[in-house]
Formats: sequence, C-alpha cells, structure tokens
Amino acid sequence: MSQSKIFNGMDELDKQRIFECFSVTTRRFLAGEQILTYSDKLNNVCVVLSGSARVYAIDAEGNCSLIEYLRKNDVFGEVFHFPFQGLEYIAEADENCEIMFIGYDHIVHPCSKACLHHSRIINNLFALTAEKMQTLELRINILAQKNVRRKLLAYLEYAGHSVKGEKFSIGMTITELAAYLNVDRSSLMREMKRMKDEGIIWSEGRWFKLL
Amino acid sequence: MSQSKIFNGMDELDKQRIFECFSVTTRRFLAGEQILTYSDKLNNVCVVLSGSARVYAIDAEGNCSLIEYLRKNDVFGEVFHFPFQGLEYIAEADENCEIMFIGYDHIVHPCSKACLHHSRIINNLFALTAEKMQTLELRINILAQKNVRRKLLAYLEYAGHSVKGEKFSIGMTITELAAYLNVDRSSLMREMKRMKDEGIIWSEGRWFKLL
DNA sequence: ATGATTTTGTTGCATTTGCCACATCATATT
DNA sequence: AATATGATGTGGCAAATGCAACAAAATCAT
Repeated sequence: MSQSKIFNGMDELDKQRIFECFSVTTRRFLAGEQILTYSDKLNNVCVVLSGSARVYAIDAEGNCSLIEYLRKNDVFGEVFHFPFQGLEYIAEADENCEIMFIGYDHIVHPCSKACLHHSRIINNLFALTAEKMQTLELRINILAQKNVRRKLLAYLEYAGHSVKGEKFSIGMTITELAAYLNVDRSSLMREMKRMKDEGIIWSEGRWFKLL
Repeated sequence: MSQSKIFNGMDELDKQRIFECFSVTTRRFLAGEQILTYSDKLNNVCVVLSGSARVYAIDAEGNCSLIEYLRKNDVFGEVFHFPFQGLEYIAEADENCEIMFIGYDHIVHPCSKACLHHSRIINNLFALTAEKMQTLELRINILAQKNVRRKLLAYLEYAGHSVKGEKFSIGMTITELAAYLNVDRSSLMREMKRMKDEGIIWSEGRWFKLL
C-alpha cells in the first residue's frame, strides 16, 4: 500500500475507504510512454506507486527542459505545475511504472461519506506544494551565490544539515552536482581541491565533511 | 473590496458571505512592523489589502534572505512557505499596510452554509501556489543559463512574451535586473551594448525590444 | 529651482571560470 | 577476463566576468 505523503495521517483502512469513494484509478506505463499532458484545469492528482517518471516543460519553440524527477510515492499533477504562458507540461514514464490517478474534483468537493478524509488530503497536498516550493527556493539560493565556492558551500550546508565534522553522502555523482550548481565540472574539482587544501572541507568520492 | 485572485469567480455578495462565515479579521500594520512568523501548522491565509510587505527567511546562523515582495492583493501564509529544516519565516510590513487574515481551518473544513465557496477558495489557493511555483521555476531557468547574454535573453523572452519587435518595459531598474540575473551590473551593461551592436536587441532606459 | 542621491553608461585591469585535452580509476557489459 | 563506458582528477590557456573608478544623466527631496 502506498506510503506517499499525500496519505499522511491515514491508516490502511482510511486509504481503502478513500479508494472506493474517490474513484481512484491505477495504470501501468512502459518506459518512455507518455503518462499525461498537464491541462489548464485542475484535473488529476497523481501518485507514483512504483518505478519512476519525469516531468518536462516544452516552450513555444520546442525547447524541452526537465522540471522534476519522480520516484516511488512522489505526487504530481496540475496542482504543482499549471501550464501558464504557453508552456506545455508533460509527464513521461522513465522506467516502467505504475501511476495512481485521483480525480481532483473528488478531493475538493465534500461528499456525505468521508468528509474528514477530504480535508486531510487537502492538508497534505498543501504541505506537499509548500515542500516543493522549498526545494525550488533552495536551488535559487544556491544558484544566486556569486562564485563556485559559495555555491558548493551553500549546497553542502544544506546536504550536511550544517553539522560540522560529520560524514555525509551527496546522493549524486560529482558530475551531476556540477550540473546542479550550474558550474563547469573541472572548475568545481579545482575549487574543491583548494577548499581541501585550506581545510574547509574534506571529501572522498561523493562523501563530504564540513570542517 | 479586494480583487485578490483568492476570490476569483466570486461576486461581491459571495465575498460578503465568506467574510461572515469564515471569521475573517483585518489589521493595520506600520512600516517595519512584524505581521507574523510562519508556524509549522497551516494557520493563516493572508491577503494584502493595501500597502506592501516582505517575507524573509532566517537560517540558524541568523542569515536573512528576502523570499518575496508582496503588494496589494497578494496572498501569503504557511500554504506557500512551510518552515522546514530550521528556517524561520517572517512577514513584515514594508509600507504601512492592511492585512486580511483568513483562518486556514475555516477554509478547509466544510460548513453547512457556504460549501461551494470552500472548494472555490481551495481551487484558487492551489492555482496561486502553482503560479508561485512557476515564478520560481522561471528564475531557476534564468539563473541556470551559462552566461550573461543567455540570462538576459531568457529574461527578456519571458518579459516580452517572446514577441519580436514590440516595445516593452521591464518593471525595474537595470541595477535591479542585474541583481535578479545575479550578474555584475557593469557586465550586464557591456553585454547589452554588444547585443545592441549585433542587432539582437534594442533598448533605452528600461524599455526593450527583441529583434 | 537647487542640491543630494541614485541610476546609467563606460573603461582598464585582475580574477575567475569555462573549455579542452588527457590520464587514471571505477563500473558495467559481453 | 577483456572491453567499453562513464566518472574522477589535473593542468594549460583563453574568454567571460567581476571589480573599481569615474562622468553623465536622471530622479528625488527640500
């Protein structure tokens, strides 16, 4: 049964009731298959039950940019990305995956049976949107740093919870980190070396310490 | 009466009913005064009725960063920024202002009288969060560009709706634009000059054209 | 109107960063 | 085990950018 945050505060019985009441559907998708295009109406709240997916934004000129990567228990749908200003949003299966579709209207409009669950799920959805916004604000905060060193430190302080001396793993390769920080990989390596020499950080592979 | 998007699709009569049913309160604040600190519960949905305000995030070390600037009819509250990971969020009056407080619980929990308005306002709130997320994604998209020219173009294409040859104003000074793009002001000026010489853009003061 | 303050526009110079090329190491794949 | 593929680590060099300093123009306050 799904442990997604959208069901926070609900036990298995609650979920069962919801599935019946909310007319929830589930579908499997093959890797590469399109899951949905975002509408300009609030239609679906979707949950990844297994596998992984991606959301892309495509602009008028056909430029395609990755918006987010979705794993098991992640939630997506128009609630998170409204297709404003001519952008088209598409969710696509990355690996084979199973997606749960919950009709947005069923969530928002109260029914006679399960009223408590409605407001519970709405709460959870707002918490999820706020969480997603924080992820974006973090990235902005990092990208808005003036140089490579500050970018890396801003990221490491977040990833290491600002705790000094404790070893932690960044959940990606250095190459991916460079892309996330929007700096050249070799420039990042160079700066890391300097910071090691100065005793500011310790690192080995994708393990880091703040000193 | 407030024209805020949170009341989209409602006439004056609807709003009046809501104000009575939702136990809405209104308070005036002097410039610089603190309006509220964000709680870790979904407590308030707030609307700026007049004047302006700012939201700051303060981290454990006391570093203070501006999260957003709020003008008349803007909406703020825990729904938009949840104080995760040790950050404290504070809303503060910029100019003298008047703020409307709507209890979050009153919005989410259905009542006997005005059920249609509940789901209407919830809809609008989700639309507003999605809109705010797009603002953040735009900034990320701009900051993630490789150089000054691409950053400026990414911004201008957004601000000018990708329409070529049409004059439009960026709603800020060049100095502020440089801060928004996170580049040195003189570097921005230099690049603007080059782009003018190459016939890519036209500009005068804070007016631009894409060519 | 006057003076003060902010914004714009420009330039030389130092520094940072990106780009390229290469060697080494780790990880899959056959 | 052999091979391919991708990630890491390093360095030279050129280009882009930031910094500092200044003059001119525009805006604001009195």
